[in-house]
Amino acid sequence: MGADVTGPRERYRAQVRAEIKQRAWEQLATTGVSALSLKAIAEQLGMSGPALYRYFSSRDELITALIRDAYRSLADALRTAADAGADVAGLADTVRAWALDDPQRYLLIWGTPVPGYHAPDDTTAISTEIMATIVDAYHRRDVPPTGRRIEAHLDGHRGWAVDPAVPAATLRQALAFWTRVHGVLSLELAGHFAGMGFDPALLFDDEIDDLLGR
Amino acid sequence: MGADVTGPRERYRAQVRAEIKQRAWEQLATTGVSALSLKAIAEQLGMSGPALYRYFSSRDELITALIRDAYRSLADALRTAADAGADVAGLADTVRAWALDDPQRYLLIWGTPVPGYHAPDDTTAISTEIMATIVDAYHRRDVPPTGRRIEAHLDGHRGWAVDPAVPAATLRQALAFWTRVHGVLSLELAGHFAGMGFDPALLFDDEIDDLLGR
DNA sequence: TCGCTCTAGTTAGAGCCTATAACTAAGGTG
DNA sequence: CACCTTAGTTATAGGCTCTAACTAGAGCGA
Repeated sequence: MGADVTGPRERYRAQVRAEIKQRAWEQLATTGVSALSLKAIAEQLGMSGPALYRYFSSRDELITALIRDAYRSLADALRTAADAGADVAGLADTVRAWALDDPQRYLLIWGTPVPGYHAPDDTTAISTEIMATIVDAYHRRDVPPTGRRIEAHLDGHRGWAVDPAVPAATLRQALAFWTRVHGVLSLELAGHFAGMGFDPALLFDDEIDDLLGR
Repeated sequence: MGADVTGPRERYRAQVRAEIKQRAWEQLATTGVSALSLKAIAEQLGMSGPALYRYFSSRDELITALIRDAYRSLADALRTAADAGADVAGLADTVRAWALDDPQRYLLIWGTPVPGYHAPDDTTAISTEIMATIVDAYHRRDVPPTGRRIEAHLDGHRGWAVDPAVPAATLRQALAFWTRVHGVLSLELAGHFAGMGFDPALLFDDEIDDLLGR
């Protein structure tokens, strides 16, 4: 069922769109999103400028597609790791490996946003899925309540938690996981540790250890 | 001494440069750095495009000046707070207030960098000064060693620490301060908590509490 | 197989930007 | 008071995104 009977037109279209995105990722990795040039991509594909607009109606739409794919890729990586039995520390390593694999891809979704840009609903849905994977991993650990102020607050503001049975203490841990992982990774990827001499991997591991009460 | 005997030419020049930066900050706050337009600034000042190049030789040089000023502003804010007796928690609040006061200013220095852009030496010097202020605040708390793996590592890689008498345990705490504060703040400023419903301020405070062993 | 239609590509160009070159005019300086 | 330095000008090159108008060919139904 639903075996979308794509004619050759549709098939070709999808292929060219994929090729455009491929080139876009290559450019992104070296120049960053701000210097992403549709014209340059078109020329690399042997077509001239405006032809690309048949496939993406604007630069923003291409970037949105890239953002969507990046979210999807991270969500899949985490889901795969979790299904393979990864615990919280394993998920942290998964995120780090995913980030180092393509720093600009990480920064594209978690870095500085363009003011005024509003992410489409489906990307925020994937973002929720990512958080759910992390929450699940903590839920399996059975986090005890601590009576911290934020736990009471989160009990009243848990709209983002998919599973209503998850205790607030677990939600707090998931948030801390997210912010700490991002804190180390984003500074590392942005090069702020360069020249300081220490190994960011050790700092990352140390933060994760702390997060797990080790 | 050294009362630079600026003639009227120099004085006027400095004033115009300041006015350009002022307009640049206004633009930055609304459009972000990627959309910063020299031409638009020039027109706001009633001069036409190329005139601005008398004051900043390129867009990059203007942005570099803004980055320098932003680092300076944050370093001063922290120094002032520390001199007024602020402890680690107080410094954290100072950073947060500074960030919320102008989110784009925070993201300009701590957000996604342009690949290939290399910060001039004096800004990294200010960055070191910022870290020194944080390290000092922890040093006053007398952090006990924990025997964690990263402490041994930091003992061998402490080039960035200004004061050689500071123990590695303190350096580790300062790094954790930096990454955790940045982790929460950057996600908050980037709008990733929007729509989740909870109050980022409580999460921030909770992370700081945790950092202080509370 | 034929012919229609749809669409992927083209070039031309508007309008934005950064940046340089050549020139003008006015102010500071000796 | 004359000179010269410099802040500003316009013109222009060259980059970008994106629209408009057109062309040619590939897919589709009869």
